[in-house]
Amino acid sequence: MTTTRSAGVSEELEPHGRSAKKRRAILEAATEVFLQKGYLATNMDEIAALAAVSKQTVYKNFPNKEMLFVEIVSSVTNRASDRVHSKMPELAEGEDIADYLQRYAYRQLTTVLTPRVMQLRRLVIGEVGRFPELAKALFDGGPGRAIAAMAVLFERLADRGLLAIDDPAVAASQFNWLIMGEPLNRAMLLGDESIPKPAKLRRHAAAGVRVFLASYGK
Amino acid sequence: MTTTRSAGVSEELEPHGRSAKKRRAILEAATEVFLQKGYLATNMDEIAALAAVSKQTVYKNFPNKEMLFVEIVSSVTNRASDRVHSKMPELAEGEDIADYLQRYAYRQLTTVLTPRVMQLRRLVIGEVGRFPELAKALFDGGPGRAIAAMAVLFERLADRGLLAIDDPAVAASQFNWLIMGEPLNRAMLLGDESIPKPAKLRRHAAAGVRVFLASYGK
DNA sequence: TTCATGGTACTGGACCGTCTAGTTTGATTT
DNA sequence: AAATCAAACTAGACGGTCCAGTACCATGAA
Repeated sequence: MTTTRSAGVSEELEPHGRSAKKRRAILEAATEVFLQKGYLATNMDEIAALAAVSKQTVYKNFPNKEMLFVEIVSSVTNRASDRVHSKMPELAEGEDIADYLQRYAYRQLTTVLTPRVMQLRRLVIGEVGRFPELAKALFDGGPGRAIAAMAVLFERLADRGLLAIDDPAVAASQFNWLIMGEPLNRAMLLGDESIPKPAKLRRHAAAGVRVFLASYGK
Repeated sequence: MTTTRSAGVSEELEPHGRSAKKRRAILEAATEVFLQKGYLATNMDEIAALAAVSKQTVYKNFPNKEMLFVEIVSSVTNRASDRVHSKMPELAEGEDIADYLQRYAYRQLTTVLTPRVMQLRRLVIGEVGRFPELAKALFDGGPGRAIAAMAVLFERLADRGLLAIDDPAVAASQFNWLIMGEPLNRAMLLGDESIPKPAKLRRHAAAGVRVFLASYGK
């Protein structure tokens, strides 16, 4: 352990020490550059410069480029995953199931179709060969987690007699890709400018929910 | 023009000359290496070695690494796109529409969920920043073309009274992602070993078609 | 048919310039 | 005294070029 000077609780999560601040600056800079240029095209000098820190300080905090990369990608992945899964919309009292599913779908769309998240996906996919663990982590924390959460939700709704679902996992996966497939693939290949505007996403979500409910509605 | 020795028709498409053979060896080797390691991680010496050709010969045929890469990727993209769209299944006389759509879906799945095609997708996605035209080409020749073809098919089936479709383009996109979304995303992030076996793909296709027809069937 | 000739492609490897991960140094800050 | 800084440095990789010599292949002469 390094000199734990006086551990206020807030300092535990985000310490104010000089070193800690620099460390965070490095992480921030590295995130920026790695996400934008990819692993190989990124060089450590640029990270140091952007963090306004000497190269030496970078290497005092992280053993090498690879470790730094893994750390920032894991961190961004986890943050994004948590953001998607916090404040999941609840079914309001007496709310129409279609409206509810549309809200759910729309929320999913807007939290995933973000330049940051899309860059992360592209980056990780491009590095599947070099860093398969990162891809696995993104899979588990992204679509995997989302679909699993949706499955338990669907099961509850089915129990309440609001949906006619035999296999919640299958239904959740179908719902997910009915909603996310098209815009996700588009944004993946055509870049962040191709992300549809909110109004369009709303219509897209509505169309997907319509199909879903034709099969699983009551 | 160089000495056109005697132009048999077959030679026009795949010349036997010494240079031409070497050129093809280079293309083959480059395809192999680029698809496996990505653009930056590939070095020209390795390509030359794998093609059993001197580096000089590589540079006699292609002006630089970038051009070679673009040629490779374009070529693989086009070949894959054509393979997917050749021999599209036709609706047999009196065949059940569900059976037909399942055949269609299964065919789509098995032609796309191939190590080669998946590597190509990963590669292109990872290089969206550096080579956006390649990504656009993959988009147009891949999902874009597939969905467009499906849309005209659905429109025909609707005209024959076999489907109840208002917007064929929307229906085609929904069908496509209902079928392809899950396994495509899985294979993308978890690698080629995660590609499901034919039996599983068949069941997956059937489940997707069921949902689709609940909404668009008659 | 056989042999010489010449043009062209190819080889292998040296080479140049540049880039980059990571280290070292010696001064400066706090 | 500990951390940080700027800058130089090491060691190696890589894109691309160059060059001296070799293999291939057409044509024309013998």
